Amino acid sequence: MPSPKRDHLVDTAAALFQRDGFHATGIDTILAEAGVAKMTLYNHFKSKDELIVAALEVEGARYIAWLRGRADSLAEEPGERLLAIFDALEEWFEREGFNGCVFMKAACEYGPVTNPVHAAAAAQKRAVFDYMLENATSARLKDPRNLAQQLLLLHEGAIAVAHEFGAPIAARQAKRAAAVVIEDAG
Amino acid sequence: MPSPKRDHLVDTAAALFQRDGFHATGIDTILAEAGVAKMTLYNHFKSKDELIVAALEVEGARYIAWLRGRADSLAEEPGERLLAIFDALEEWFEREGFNGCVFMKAACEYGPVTNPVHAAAAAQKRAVFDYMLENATSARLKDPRNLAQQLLLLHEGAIAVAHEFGAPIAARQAKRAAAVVIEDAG
DNA sequence: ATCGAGGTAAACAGGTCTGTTCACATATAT
DNA sequence: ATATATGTGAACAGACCTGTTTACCTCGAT
Repeated sequence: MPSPKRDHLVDTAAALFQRDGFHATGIDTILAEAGVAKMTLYNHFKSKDELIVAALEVEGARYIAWLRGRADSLAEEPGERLLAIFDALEEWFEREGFNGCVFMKAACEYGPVTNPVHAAAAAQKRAVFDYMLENATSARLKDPRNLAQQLLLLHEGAIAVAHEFGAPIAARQAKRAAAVVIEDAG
Repeated sequence: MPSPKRDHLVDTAAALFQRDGFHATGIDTILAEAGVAKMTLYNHFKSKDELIVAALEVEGARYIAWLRGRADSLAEEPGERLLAIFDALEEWFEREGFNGCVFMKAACEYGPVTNPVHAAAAAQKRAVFDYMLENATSARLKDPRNLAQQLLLLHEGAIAVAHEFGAPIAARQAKRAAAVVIEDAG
């Protein structure tokens, strides 16, 4: 059931999970920040985990829309767009308060691949892969599937390193590696 | 102060953190598993966070020793060793019960780069970088620093993707990308 | 033989956590 | 005007968390 309160709750939760992680963010904190009653939460969701999954889904949609939007506006050709992805990443890393990737955090905190939270995080990464595959195919590059998988590795690696070391420059290094890999598939 | 009890405690903690994460692993669980009294913990460490840092340090030493050992035994030439790193990763990912990287989990759960736990995790990643740089330099490859950074991206990306999707094959994809990037620096 | 270091066991304190209960408010659509 | 759905507020239960206190044990070195 859609509802403005529900949406606001999910948005607030997504922001706090992003900033502080999942186990470290209590329900009461989210409710206070959102200005919503506890029973409203438990009317819309069976548990905190369900709220987490919902938050990951909307945040996932937001991220992929942002990534496509940035890359598509930075470059016209699909081959160029594959590279533009890493320019978009750099913009993200440079933003004040960059604190890592909420989907990576979800996969880390909910380790087992069978866990619904982990699965929701993986689904978002798959959407990134799909966007890469789309462009690799349009660009008529060799073995687009393999290329997209390698670019996904660089995407994840850039996020991890940028966060671990507080080093936004990881995006540019990933872009250089991506250029070499794409060239190889040309 | 070294002590067998202390060592056993740290080892047990490292294993449980690795498996279940940090916030999700309570002190009592660790103590029960290790068969050690709570006061022994608090005699050796001021807090849980200090225990976490100690666990990351010993686990970090263990990981880097294992990685060097595997890569050095799989290949003689430094250039080959850079590639062998990814063969070692594949062995790791294929092990039953592979559940992601405890250092990545630490960086994720303790987001702020200034956090001591985060810093301990980053230090371990730097040791991996150092090993890569060492080999890139010995192999007289172009811009070894840059190359090592790109290989670190692939290392992190492979771990992240392998865990997110339960896909050990990420190691082989990373190896292929690494080959291209190394070739480019040849 | 005695002293001190390291370890043990168990209870305790004080928080925080998720999730529930229940009585009440509001607003919209019929 | 009244029924239905949605939200509120506050208290509560019960579990779990980190860290402390206290009394006791054991064993090796002096």
